[in-house]
Amino acid sequence: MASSRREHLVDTALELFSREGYHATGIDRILAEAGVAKMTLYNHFKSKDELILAALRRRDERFRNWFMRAVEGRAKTPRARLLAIFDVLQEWFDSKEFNGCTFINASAEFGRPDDPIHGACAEHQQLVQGYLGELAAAAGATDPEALAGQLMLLMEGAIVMRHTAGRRDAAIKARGAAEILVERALD
Amino acid sequence: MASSRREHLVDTALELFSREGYHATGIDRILAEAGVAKMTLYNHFKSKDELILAALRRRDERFRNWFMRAVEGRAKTPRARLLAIFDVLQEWFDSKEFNGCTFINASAEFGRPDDPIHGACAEHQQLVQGYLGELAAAAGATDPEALAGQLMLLMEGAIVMRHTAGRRDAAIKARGAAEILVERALD
DNA sequence: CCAAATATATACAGACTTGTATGTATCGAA
DNA sequence: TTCGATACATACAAGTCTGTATATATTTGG
Repeated sequence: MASSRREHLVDTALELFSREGYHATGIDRILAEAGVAKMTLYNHFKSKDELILAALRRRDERFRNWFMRAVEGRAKTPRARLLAIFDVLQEWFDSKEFNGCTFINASAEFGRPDDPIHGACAEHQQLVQGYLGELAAAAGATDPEALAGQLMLLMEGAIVMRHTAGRRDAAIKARGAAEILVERALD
Repeated sequence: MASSRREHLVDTALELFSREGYHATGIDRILAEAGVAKMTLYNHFKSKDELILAALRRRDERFRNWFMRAVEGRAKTPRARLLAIFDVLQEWFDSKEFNGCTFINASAEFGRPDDPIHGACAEHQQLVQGYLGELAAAAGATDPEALAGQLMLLMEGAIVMRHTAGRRDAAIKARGAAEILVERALD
């Protein structure tokens, strides 16, 4: 398969970047873990930054896919889905491979707003908030974007409180706040 | 002065770590910027990690001091102070030297929960939330810790939305959500 | 004023970084 | 089965990293 190695390389890189960080993970480590030669990497990507970007794109695609399916599988009405968000988040937090948000972490290491890597992180957040906006609109919110923005604040806040502060119940607490905000927004 | 160089070293390190990141900032860069010899650093700190810890301690002290004073200078009643939090946050976001939260960023690079650096970040969050709890109690909340937890979620969420997603009005939006939560918690 | 503590500059060790160069082997399709 | 693309291993360049060693200079306290 032509691009099978490329895929495997991106997967391995994503895994290591998420666990160990971006600067802390060297190219050689990724290659050893993936069992791929260095020239194969530089044949597919022109630099480490390009590999990071590919890993972030994959993470974005996978995460949003998983997230949307999980939310929609867990609750049927649009309103219930606005709250199910936080049950799904909590499930993520409880999983063994939780290492914080890939994008929050990446934008911490690549802090300049004009860095393409930082831009990819902003784009991801935009897409997630867009999804929340769709849910809010389906639930009949008068100002779907405003509600989505509020829920987004709670989501990101929960991720930080789980990862940085180690609060295991961060998403449950966020759900409590979301219930109040959703109730207020839907009347 | 005995510890004047140490202080200057920590200040310079904090500045560079905040702007450029922790792994991305080399010891030599800090020394050059501070105008200090390498042996002076290793006389005061036994490793780079120790210097990072010292920088985080200084940042925690300075930030909480500034934050509490700013909140209390901006509003007089406990209830108003619970909302003034977000005005102060917005002021921070608008400042030129905003590079995200030092502690969120550090815990992104030092992701293992048992890492002392990660621990220092968790401690900082705990102290900030403690302050919010005091404000909530003074405002007469029936469950001050619960309200503090909710406001903390909005605070951290706002920081992420400002830094990672580039939302310049993140704190203003968070204030809107906080108004609803505070109103609900104080009756 | 002298002695002890502290800071200095320079050099270095040893490991690590990204990216390139080179020659060999493997694999898929014509 | 032969040709071309792709992947391989190895070596290397040129620079970075943290931390140590050494010898000289400066500052500070008694």
